Amino acid sequence: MSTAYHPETVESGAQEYWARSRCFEVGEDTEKEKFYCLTMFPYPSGKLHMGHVRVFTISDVIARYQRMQGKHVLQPMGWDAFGMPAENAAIKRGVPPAKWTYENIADMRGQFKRLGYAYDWSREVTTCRPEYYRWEQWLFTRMFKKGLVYRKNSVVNWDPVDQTVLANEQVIDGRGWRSDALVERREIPQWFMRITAYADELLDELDRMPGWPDSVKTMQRNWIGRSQGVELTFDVAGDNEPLTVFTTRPDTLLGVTYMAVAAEHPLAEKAAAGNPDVAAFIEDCKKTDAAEATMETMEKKGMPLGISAIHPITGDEVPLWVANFVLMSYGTGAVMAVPGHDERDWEFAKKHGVPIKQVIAPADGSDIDIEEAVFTEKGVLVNSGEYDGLNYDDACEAIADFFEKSGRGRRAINYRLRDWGVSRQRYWGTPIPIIYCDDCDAVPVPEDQLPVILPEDVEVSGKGSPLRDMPEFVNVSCPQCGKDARRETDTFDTFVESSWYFARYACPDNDQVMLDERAAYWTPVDQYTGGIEHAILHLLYSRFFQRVMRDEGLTDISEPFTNLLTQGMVLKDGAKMSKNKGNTVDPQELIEKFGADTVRLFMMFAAPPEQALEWSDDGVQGSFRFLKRFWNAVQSHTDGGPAGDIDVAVLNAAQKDLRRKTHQTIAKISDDIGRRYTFNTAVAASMELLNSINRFEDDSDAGRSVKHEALEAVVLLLSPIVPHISHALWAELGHKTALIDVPWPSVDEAALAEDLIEVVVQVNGKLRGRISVAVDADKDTLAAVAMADENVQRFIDGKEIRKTIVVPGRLVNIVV
RNA sequence: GCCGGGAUGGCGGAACUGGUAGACGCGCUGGAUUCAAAAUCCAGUUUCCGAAAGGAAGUGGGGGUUCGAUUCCCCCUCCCGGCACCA
Repeated sequence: MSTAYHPETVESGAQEYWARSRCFEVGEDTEKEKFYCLTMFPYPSGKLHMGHVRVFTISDVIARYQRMQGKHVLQPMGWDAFGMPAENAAIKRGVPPAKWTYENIADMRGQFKRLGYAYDWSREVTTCRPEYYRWEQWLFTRMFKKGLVYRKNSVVNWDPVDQTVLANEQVIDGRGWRSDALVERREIPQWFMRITAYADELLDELDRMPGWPDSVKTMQRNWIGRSQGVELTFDVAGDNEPLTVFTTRPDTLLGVTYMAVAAEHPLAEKAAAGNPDVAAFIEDCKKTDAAEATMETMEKKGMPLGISAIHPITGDEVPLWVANFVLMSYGTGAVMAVPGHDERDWEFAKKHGVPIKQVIAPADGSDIDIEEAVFTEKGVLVNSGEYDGLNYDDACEAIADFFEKSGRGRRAINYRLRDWGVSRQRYWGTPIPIIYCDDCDAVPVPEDQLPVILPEDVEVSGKGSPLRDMPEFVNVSCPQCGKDARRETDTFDTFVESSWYFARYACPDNDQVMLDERAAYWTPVDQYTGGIEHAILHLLYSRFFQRVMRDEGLTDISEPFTNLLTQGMVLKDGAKMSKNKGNTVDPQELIEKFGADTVRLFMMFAAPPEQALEWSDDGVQGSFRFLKRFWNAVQSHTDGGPAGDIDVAVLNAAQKDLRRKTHQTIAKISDDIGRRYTFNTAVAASMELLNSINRFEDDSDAGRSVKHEALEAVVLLLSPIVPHISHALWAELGHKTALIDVPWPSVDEAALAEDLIEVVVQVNGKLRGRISVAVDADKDTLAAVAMADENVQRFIDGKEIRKTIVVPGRLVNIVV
């Protein structure tokens, strides 16, 4: 008796079964091969968006597929619960961030369950809970003792009206988003983690990470930006402090015609004291936000300081400039400028009338005019005194030797990577476990006083952190000397929480240690899936933290994520879906209308995971239609009663064709899901198979048995993507064992065998015919049959055949 | 600006290792069913020429390598992501 497809009934039935059998709650089974499948955990914004649905479905498909391969699969879920949106909501609606966050988590957990993800909810981690963040506070104090954290001044965006520090995204066209005031760069003391201490290891290990996309590895390599060069010092006329610069082009040293320092550089500040124009210029430089993209794209401005450096080789005076494009936080905050052989220096020199000197000539001896165009290639030294005639390598060596012998410089390795600033002047984050004492300076909070608990019952105004106004939080006694002291009110960057949560899923309930032996069982993550937007920061910080935890003796693992899948954005109208742009699509409405399986299916079908997915409301309907066809096909088949076993000896041609299609599809989808992660083509292949099934009209016993096998294959092959309908249809096909415990189907090689295949015939590379030949036809036979084709004859008739290319099983190309 | 990625019918995409461009789906067109509509089913659907057979062009633009290029190389355009305080 056929029933119509009702997704709510089917899906709640499957979900109740999974919950009742607790099939996704896993312990540590050393007998089985483990598979740790993880998705970047979400920020609990309150509502699931399409980007979430996409990434969580991708991961769930992989987890369910691996389970069917017999692996012991862990797939946990948790909440990246600290962050700015909670504070913004608090400012807007007066709800404390904690309350807002916990309510959002409850809502989103419900949505996740409705989507049928195979999560072990017993391991849920919430980063704003003290039982979680106490361990990163603890690790920070350990890092403090090792010198892996330190405090220094660094630049923030200062809103002079709201008297508060702004995030880069809160600065719009150089103005504060709420006050509209011009934002200023301001230096304040902040805590840093010494990620640069691991720069070489983080860089070198990338060469041994075959499971990561090349694009991400390249981005990380470029981000770390290791470069070999020379660090050299210039004396400054009338100043005792020499100026140190780093260059990767010491061969161009004789071409230095000016030098530039950052606005925050001590020399600039010194010059400003006696020169109001310079002072005004520096003030002007500070009226910009602190983002690097802004620095790089803004107009390059500079002003001479009226101070000269002494060229270390020629002894000439070289004018010093202050420039808005030199970053204090990068390198030494000073650069030597070689306008003849550096693009940016050339443009700056042209604009400001600084002389341009050619010191490199093209290696092939050709002439260039350095006033007309910059020459940045490596070549032969000219106008460089005793170094004239040397090539790049020899010149670098000679000049580096000169500096090292004279003690004025050294060969050095420079990194673009900077230490990680983790201080945030915000309330809703992990309190940095430091106490400031007038006598003992900054003292880490002792282990027995952890965690430093963030008070949750607060009012947020948007003007500075409420923690500063809480004497019961701030006033403490110094752990070292006992005198009155003040607690740090800054909190951690939320990237700190997301840098180790993947390990904590293994042992979220341990209140004695950060990680235990269960982490040793589950880590590293076998498959990590998340947005490409995290290619650098989150993934690099996590790799860094994993090493810090390793060196603390918490784990033996160095790399946290063995295989990485970076999924593209979900776009609408060509832009990232976001509340700001008002171009969101609510998954909840679609789930209510069509069910979770339709939404999951459409997400997997619309594009391959790595590509950006342009959302379109059309097409969801098509996925729903397909599931209805799928449902009806199984129902009408089972209406005919049970089907017998297949007897391969009695199958006719059409029955063999369907069997071949079934097993070809099993092979293709196994490859698509297991190796290629191209779920879109897996869905397409299963649609093709169902189309073949629906065209196959054969009610004989043999026909029904072949059809039964084909339908079972579709159910199993689609089950990672649409697990609910598959659960129901598997039972409908007469099985007592629940689908979740059934292994992935295997290919019957014998069913794939074919007698005749089609081969394409080209003449001069253009398609002119198709021939049907035996599978094992040799090259000569193929060529002969191809020549005999009627249409091919028209194109080769009367012409000389110069060459015949035969690709067995594929094509014949006749060149005339 | 720098780093990474992308561009294929009306739309989303397929073509995996240089070998049939457009699988699969959406949309659209025509037909069946219906009192009618929805739903469903069948057929067609890159463009141009042609009644058809067939032919020509065609994978963002320009050039190159090759018997053969969506695929490899060079140059360019536009779009997306990241740029260290959005997560």
